Amino acid sequence: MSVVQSIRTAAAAAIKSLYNQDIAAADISINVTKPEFQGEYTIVVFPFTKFSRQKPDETAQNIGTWLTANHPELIAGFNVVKGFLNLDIYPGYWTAFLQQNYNDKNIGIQPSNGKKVMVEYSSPNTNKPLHLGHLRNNFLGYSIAEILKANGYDVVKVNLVNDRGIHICKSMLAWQLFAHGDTPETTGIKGDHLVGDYYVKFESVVKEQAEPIIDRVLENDFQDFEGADVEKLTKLVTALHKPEVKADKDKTDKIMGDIKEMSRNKTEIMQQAKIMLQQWEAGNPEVRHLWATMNGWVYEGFEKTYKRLGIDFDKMYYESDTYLLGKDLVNDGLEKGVLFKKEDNSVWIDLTADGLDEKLLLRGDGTSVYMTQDLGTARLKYDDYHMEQSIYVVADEQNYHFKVLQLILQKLGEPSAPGIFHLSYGMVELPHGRMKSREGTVVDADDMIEEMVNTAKEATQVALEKHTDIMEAELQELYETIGLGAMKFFLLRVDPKKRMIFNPEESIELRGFTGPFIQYAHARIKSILRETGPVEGLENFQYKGDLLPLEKELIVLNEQFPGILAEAHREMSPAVIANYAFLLAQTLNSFYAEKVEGVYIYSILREQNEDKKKLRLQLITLTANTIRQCMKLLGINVPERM
RNA sequence: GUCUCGGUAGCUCAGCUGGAUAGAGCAACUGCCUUCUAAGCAGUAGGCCAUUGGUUCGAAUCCAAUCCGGGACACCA
Repeated sequence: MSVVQSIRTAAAAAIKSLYNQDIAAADISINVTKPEFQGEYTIVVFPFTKFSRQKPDETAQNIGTWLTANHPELIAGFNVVKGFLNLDIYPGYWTAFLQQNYNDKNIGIQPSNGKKVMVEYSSPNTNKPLHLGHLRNNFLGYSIAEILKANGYDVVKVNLVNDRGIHICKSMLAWQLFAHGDTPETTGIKGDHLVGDYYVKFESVVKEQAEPIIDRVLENDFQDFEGADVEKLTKLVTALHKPEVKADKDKTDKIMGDIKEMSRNKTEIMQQAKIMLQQWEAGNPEVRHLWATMNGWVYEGFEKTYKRLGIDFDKMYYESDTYLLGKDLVNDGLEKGVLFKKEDNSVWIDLTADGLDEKLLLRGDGTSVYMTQDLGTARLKYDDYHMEQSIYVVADEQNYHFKVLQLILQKLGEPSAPGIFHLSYGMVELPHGRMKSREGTVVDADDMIEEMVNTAKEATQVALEKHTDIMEAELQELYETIGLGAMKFFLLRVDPKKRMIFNPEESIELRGFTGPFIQYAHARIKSILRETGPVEGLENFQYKGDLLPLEKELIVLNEQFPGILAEAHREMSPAVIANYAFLLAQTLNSFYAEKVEGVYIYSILREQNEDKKKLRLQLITLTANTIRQCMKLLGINVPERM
């Protein structure tokens, strides 16, 4: 049981004994004592005055006295400041904790609870390489999976690859038209980038071909369109000339956007892409072959990137296998009367009673939409694993989609419905705004990794002039460890729910609130431990004297780790771990460097008192283990030296 | 228009299940390498916690309204 839990239980007993009042231990408010006061934890006694019928100070005094008298193994002393009861924890509590846990390589890890959870993340499209946004998704998904495992869950990591659809056909078509048979082998270009290059090529051709169409539209010449489109365009162009629209840039942009979109759809190359998609759906062997080949290139590329990032999956799902699923569910829903048909044969669900809209589930021609497919995939996943919870790591622009998805599953009576959880994260933006592929402001994942590793390399080479005991073979690995550590930490340290601004200069920073800062603290400890080597009798040693402030502070922090781990799960936020790890490393660094009158007072190698030395060795070993564990939960390695 | 998320130091973020004088990092300025690794440490400066009202012994935190910003509301995925 954690200290805080013990205090709560004891305090509840105190209140029962003193005031004959039943209070749930969980309802007792406990804070970490502010540094300016004496003590480690503080009970807030204001809420108790209602039934104590005493002044806050008096109540605090009474509870403090009771606790020291009845739980001397926990509470050694106390002081009261206003309504705050500051507690001194019995030092033996800390040293016993230290002795029992310092060498636990699996510190904080909870035993299995037998519950299964699925985490779906990454889920890339196969028409272009991974970018910065994917990195946040990948790191988040991986880290959440690790956090769940550490909390005792049996985790299945899955990747649902969007390997079919119009976007892939665009790359395929452009490749057919312009590549002259180029392959990753002949060009030396990484497969996902090669395919992405042709996607970009496709878009530039569309833009070129759309220009004359747009020009004609703006001159009221609608020869490229027919039927309802002509009416719609007439309205749009008319609106464009209205003075109130001209004055409003947003409205103008929106109308121009619509016109552009309609024109782009009428370009010859876009029409060809649509035909190719139909051929794909019809199973045309030539198209399917090209599709398989180009997807193969992309997977090779992704594989390299995933491997370098240290990210993996237990199961791959492909949309080409799942996109037809869900129709059975829809039919069942119709029979149950949960869904309804409109005159054109399209199938809908009415969610207006839940404050939402009507949602289409099957088109009039019987083909499915995104939602239908997700319904089917939810069933498929559940049939495969029977997990209690299914977490989708998906950006917050899809909040509405997932809300609707869960609601429909619920109405269909699907067993997966209660477990659907959308781990919604904010978009990564650049200082100037959102990344836009059409404006070429997308930050490529591979480029970014390369840059981070190079930055780490330069910094390491400068730092290495001090001590050169690192082998050449170890160096490349070290650069990767530091570079990736910096990048992962940078993207994980912010609360997932919040959108974050990605400042390229700050992201390559290796000082301050960064991954390398924490890695450095770990390396420093390891350096000392290498120096001392194994110490006889450390396992059974429990320190008996008084603890100095930073010794105590470090133990207190380490003891909080299991609670932090639980909180990270509750909040579904690796940022909780990142912030804690930073605080721990920061405290370790203060401990390491604290100097009084020119003397390092927490020195280990120079400590003359053998007991003090052993205490500190236990302490830094524990801290190294906790740091390593935290970083592992974030998917970050820690070096032995740097 | 409706729904939804956010607004804390110059910048990037913690703190939000109500608790003590609101914290980090970066940037600025002072010190500290004869040291177990200076990727570090110690310090100075920087705040009407968007605004207004409410609940409370107590509000950055809860409630309401307003202002500003993001996102969603497709027979796209």
